[in-house]
Amino acid sequence: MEASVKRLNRNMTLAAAFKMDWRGERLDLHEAHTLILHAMYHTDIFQQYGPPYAVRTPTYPSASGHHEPYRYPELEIPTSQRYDGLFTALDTSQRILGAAPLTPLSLPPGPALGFGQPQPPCEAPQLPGNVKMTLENRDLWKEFHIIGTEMIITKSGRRMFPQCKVSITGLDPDGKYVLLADIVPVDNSRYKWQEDHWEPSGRAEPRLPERVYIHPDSPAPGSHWMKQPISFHKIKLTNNTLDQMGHIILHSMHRYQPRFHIVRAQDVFSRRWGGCSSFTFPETMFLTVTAYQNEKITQLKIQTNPFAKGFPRGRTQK
DNA sequence: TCCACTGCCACGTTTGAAGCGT
DNA sequence: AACGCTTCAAACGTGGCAGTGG
Repeated sequence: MEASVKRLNRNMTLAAAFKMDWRGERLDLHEAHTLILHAMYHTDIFQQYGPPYAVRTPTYPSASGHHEPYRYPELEIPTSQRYDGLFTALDTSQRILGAAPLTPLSLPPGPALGFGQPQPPCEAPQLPGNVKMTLENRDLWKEFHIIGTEMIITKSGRRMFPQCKVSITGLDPDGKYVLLADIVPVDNSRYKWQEDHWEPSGRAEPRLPERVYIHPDSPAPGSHWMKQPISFHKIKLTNNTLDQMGHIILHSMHRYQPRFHIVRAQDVFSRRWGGCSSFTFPETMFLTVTAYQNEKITQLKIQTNPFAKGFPRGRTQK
């Protein structure tokens, strides 16, 4: 992969990528997406080709709407009731609600994780402040969040539930946009389940290569993105560090936060980015597991996920 | 011994092709 | 021929559970 990225020319267009015979293998759309995103997020590999792509962790002015860590007053419950015992060891600075934007830059530095490396400011201008993103199935996410969302990760890849589903307003109906999602670690701790709550248990595993999910409709005009909610339900999570399927690779027993990015561009390979905005929703934070630890989460998943209807309540009792 | 992880299983949902009628 | 509806089987997405291995 790295060798391929090095060969990636900055002037490549989507059409060129399809035509290009890469080491004897014709790229399909997914492979091309993976490659370009790899390039965008690994500017160190890519610097020999000049200034990096504009899309990477942008700066987040607090008042511009460029990045919005949404705050929901109704979620501001007393600390003693928060998360029903989840993450009790966290200090107040780690609170989810109203927390600083969840970017690698805002995370604690740690050589093993590759945090704290200086990143040049985003070259692309911000999207207008009236570009807004809302979480569609927010109530469901909140239900899970209050208990402490767990996401199963498997070798072959597991879908997220609840799904990531968002609505967007304020885009230029005729402008073309690319929608991206990625998942970043929240902190540098590993966690373990202690009877009825999660607590930190040592340092996090070394950070894995960040993969980005590009919504398959990308690129599409603003009118397309705004006419109906956008679902990222096809995102799959895996703990297989050698995954070849393009799934998002995560460590088990770690906390993560999904992020969503809107980039104005003619295509995913375009050099000209007309602006970008990133959004996070605190209630979508989750903890990765290979088997559910909190029985309340298991029951809520069975209760709310249509695909889990084959598991009546009695069958899941431990 | 503990516990994170894996592979298989049974079950329900989703999807799409095939068949049929209008 | 085109369209819409129904049926049905295959594919897919689930959590449970027993076994494995560090």
